[in-house]
Amino acid sequence: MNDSSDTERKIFEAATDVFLQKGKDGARMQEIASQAGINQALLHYYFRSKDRLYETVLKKESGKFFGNIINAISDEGDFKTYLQAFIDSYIDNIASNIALIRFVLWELQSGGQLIAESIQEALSAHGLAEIPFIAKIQNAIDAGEIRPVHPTHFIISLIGLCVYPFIARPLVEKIFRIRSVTSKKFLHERKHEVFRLVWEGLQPETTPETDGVET
Amino acid sequence: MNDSSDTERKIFEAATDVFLQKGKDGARMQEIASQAGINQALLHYYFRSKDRLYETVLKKESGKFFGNIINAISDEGDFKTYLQAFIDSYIDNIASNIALIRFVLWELQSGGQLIAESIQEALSAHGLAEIPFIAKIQNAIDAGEIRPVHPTHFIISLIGLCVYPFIARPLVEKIFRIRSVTSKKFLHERKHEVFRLVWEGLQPETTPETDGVET
DNA sequence: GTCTATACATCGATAGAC
DNA sequence: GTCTATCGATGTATAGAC
Repeated sequence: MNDSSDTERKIFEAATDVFLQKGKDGARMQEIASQAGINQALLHYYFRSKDRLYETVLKKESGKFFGNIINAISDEGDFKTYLQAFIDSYIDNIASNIALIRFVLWELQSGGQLIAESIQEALSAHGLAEIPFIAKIQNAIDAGEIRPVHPTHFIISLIGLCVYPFIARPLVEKIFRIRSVTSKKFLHERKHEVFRLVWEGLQPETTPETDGVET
Repeated sequence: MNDSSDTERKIFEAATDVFLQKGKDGARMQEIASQAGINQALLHYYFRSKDRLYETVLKKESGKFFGNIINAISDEGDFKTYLQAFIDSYIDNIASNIALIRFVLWELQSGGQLIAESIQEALSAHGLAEIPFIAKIQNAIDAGEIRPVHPTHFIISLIGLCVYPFIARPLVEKIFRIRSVTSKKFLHERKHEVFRLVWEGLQPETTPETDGVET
């Protein structure tokens, strides 16, 4: 009944499931085989080794994720609109791919080579050589839409603000007593609070006493 | 030459080293034994199993870390001073305990029970029932020092801003071409940019067109 | 307390029949 | 292409001598 491509697909889906849930070290080839409804030998027939299977799954999934992020954000409109769209789509994408976070974190702990490649490839696929946000920030500064700010630090900040609640999910839920970081309520609040904080933080200075704080 | 407490200490130090570097799954009991200058049997003599050894190490290290954070921040002064002190000490603490991040991340991926307990214990040890920042924010709002802001979201944001560059270290260094996130230059820039963004973001509104952005 | 030697379990990978 | 059976390596844990 099953032709080869169907079996390969089933293996790939099962592997994605198990790897996302257990990580590379925690995942067991037997579990992947069982979930795919086949045996271990067939796993090695299609994918040479656990390493190769893992790498295939990882690249596919993270590529999809970063591709989504890039796709979701139109380049048009003013900076404020762009910023809001970025925050909304980044948070939504993470919330609906919550399992992918483990993946990325695991990879980051071992150097992040594969993730970095995924991002570069996702950019290339859209004909981009760099994160488009960087230029967008610089333009907004030049146009006087926002105050001068360090573009690299700003985008690191923005991504951190969006992704951190999901990285630290157990702490956020236990210590700060959030029912669920993927609930509609929390997601809506989060988007609003992040945008508000950042947008206000980008306005030209109006409080003279904030000058010269550096020590 | 070695009495029992000395051996136990050597094992513990070796275990800390190896666990921090390789994580729980990646760590090998043999490697810990070698580094401690003893054999595997003695490991199990002092600590019943790998799980128990891991748990002991993790609790000690994360307890130290969160204790440091709490200690570093004096409760005195106005909110602005407090905020600056929080950011500075959080970033410095992380930068000088960079290996601990893997620890925490690994634990978070498996539910974060131990980390949550560590935080609670560190708070209790200082006679606190809650993160002190929460009340501090509320007071600052009531006193008109800052605009009304969701306290929980704000502190999540603040911690995310401080810790994210180190979590995503390989990406930050590769994609954004930062030489090293632990360099004095980066740390100084980071503290400055985070404080600036957040402090400006907390000022009472001055730009009327930012009203009603919610959709 | 500390050692050597080894039991016992797990897992990835492969050989070989169909 | 798919299966069963098994190999070989690795890793935790323990038995037993000193």
